[in-house]
Amino acid sequence: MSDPLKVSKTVSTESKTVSMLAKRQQPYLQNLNSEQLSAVEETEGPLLVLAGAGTGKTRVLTTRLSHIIHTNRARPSEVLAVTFTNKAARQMVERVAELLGRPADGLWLGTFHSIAARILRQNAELVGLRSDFTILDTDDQTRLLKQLLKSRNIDDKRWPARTLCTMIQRWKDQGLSSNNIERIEILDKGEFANGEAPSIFLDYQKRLEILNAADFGDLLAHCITIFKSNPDLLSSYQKRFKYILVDEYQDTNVAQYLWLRLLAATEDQNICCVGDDDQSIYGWRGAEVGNILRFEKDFSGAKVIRLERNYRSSGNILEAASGLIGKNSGRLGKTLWTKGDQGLPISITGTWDGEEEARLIGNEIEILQEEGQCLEEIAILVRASFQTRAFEERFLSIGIPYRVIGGPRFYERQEIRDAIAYIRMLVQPDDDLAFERIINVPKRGLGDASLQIIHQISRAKNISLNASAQLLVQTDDLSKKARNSLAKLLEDFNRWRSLIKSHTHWELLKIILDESGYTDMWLHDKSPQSPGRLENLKELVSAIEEFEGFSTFLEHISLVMDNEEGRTSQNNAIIVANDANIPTKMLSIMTLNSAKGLEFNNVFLPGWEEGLFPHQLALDENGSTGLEEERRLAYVGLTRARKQVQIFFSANRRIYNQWVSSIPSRFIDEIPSDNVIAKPVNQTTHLDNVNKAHLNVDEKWISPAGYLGTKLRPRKELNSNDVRAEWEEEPAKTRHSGSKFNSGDRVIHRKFGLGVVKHADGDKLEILFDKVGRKKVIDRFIESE
DNA sequence: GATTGTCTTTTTTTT
DNA sequence: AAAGACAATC
Repeated sequence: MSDPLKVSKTVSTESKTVSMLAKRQQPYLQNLNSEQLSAVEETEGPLLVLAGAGTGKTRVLTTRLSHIIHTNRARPSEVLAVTFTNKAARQMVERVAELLGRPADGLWLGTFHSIAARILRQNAELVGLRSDFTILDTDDQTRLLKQLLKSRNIDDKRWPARTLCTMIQRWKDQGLSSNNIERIEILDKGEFANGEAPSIFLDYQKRLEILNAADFGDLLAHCITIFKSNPDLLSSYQKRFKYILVDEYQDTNVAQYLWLRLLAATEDQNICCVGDDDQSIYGWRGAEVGNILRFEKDFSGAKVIRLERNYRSSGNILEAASGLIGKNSGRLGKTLWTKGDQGLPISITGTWDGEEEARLIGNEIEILQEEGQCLEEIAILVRASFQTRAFEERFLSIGIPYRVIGGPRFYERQEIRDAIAYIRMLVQPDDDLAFERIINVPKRGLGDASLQIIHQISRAKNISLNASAQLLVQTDDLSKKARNSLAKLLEDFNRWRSLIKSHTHWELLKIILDESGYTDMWLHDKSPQSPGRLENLKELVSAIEEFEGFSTFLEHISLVMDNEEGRTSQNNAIIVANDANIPTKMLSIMTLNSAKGLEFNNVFLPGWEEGLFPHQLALDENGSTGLEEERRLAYVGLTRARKQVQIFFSANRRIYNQWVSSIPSRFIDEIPSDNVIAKPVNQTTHLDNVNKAHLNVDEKWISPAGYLGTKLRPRKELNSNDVRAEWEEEPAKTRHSGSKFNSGDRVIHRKFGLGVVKHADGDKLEILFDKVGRKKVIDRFIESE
């Protein structure tokens, strides 16, 4: 991208006065349409930008931010910009730097949580914490709550800690901290542990304070408390943030809303919120669509600008999405339009089971590739993450490189969490949760009995577990064996702490992992995952080099929850640091939720079945509100695509090892029929699947609107023939010597077992497996026998 | 205190 | 199917 802002060192004075002049002189404004332009230039006073999908929201936001800085309305450090994801934040930083032609250092740009954490660290003592407080994740929280339940003799099977954890989180989302306990008591309907939940909540907060820890919700909750009880401090922040920008406003919860209102409660109220009520998909996390619907009332004199021209999707896609979302009530209402082509209709395909669905989508993707479509431009968006598995298996076997975005996270892995617990113990000896986690990992003969004693002392004297351990090694309360072992561990930690000055943090981490016996533990572990775990530990050691020190690292992992590269088919180890670049172009697989804000040429939407999408739980728990949110999710899915959307549903699916049959999603019928083309199931029959594919499809799968079996696809007829032809022809093609394997080689594949190479073409192999028959496989997954 | 085997359960979305 | 919880056993 060129550098539109390079123009001007002299411009800034004039540009404030005349917009037309500014427009001419500031080329970065030139490619905006008139609504976008006014959204950028209306810098003063409260502004709500209602930006439909694909209307250039991000662009407006980044340009606006650059504009404010470029015209010297504020310095970077006087601008607060909040996003929901770290990815969005990162992109914004990049694009602003691009527009300005230099990095905008000092910007307060980040997620609600990371900014709140920053503010809280500066003022932690006002809520009884030290500035080096730990940020707990859900796992820590649940463990803690479990302990509290236990101490009250509450059966944690009947009332699981996880449930309580979400309840507490929910309260915090609603802006209720432990100071509002009366209101919580009213809210709590006593359904958890006979109404003990609020009082456990109080205990929990007390524990957090002792632990010098804050959970996710506290980051905001504490900030709000601080702001409310320290007007001077609040006003210093208010003065500092001359301009506030908020992305994805429709997803703010009450706590975030209160936080923003406090910060924006100045005379000028220079707050600009960008959002789309139709894309509110985080209600389950406490998001209130009401916030966006109420904006004009909340901020007096607010202006509203609508962005309705869509630059992304084809006419068919846009109409389909609009038709669908039109079934929702209580919208602000927008009419998206485009000058683009009508494009391809949305195709709908029914399949027999999840495997067939994956197979057909795999075929479609191969066709797209042949047509020259880049894998990077294709995405599969699923409702629930278990759906990714079928695709992974399929793509592994046919050799399509993919990445699962937002899959299991690096830092959530057991070995990583253990390693992190060691670090936490190192820098924060009083971190009880870390202490508990690693005291007997690897095994040191310090089991439950010893731990109980340590607990007793710590409770009796109101000191941390570490402190209580320090006392216990002086006494005879522990068995001799346990005592020695504990003493050794404590000494080890002291020694490691003494090394902090003389060693780099990554060297030290390695030393700790080795000397503690943690590495050995996995070396001697015979389970198939242990090599991967060791690999991950190595990854962690090298990732930590990227950070200044342990504390920066800890902050990073507790706040930067997304691992941006995702889990890939190329590489099982996951990268924490931001600058890893993965060479190959890859297909993306992710949940609909995490797809928000992204766009692709081709989008596959599998699993459109009643019960899965809309999800049964959403319907059960929240009735029609739940349904509407699911519908918005569908809307988000559709509008991710530029060129083509292909929807799939399956008659049967295996869930928890049980076959479940379902009917097509109601959403399928809610898409206007003009924009849809249905693919009769029996035409989709694929060679792998000949025998079972068309069992009683016809009667069963015709949707109420009669989509199935009524229309044919205009584009390439379903490719089973093409695929077959290609399959049969391939052996005739010239074979390249570049291949690591030759025909006749005996090989092993980690999923399919033993087989014989039939053909080799570069890294693509065709193998006849002893157990599963012929498969196309990429050589990366193959080893010689 | 550790190990082994049996029984149970499984939340959709995530900062 | 897989992971976790729990009990029985070494």
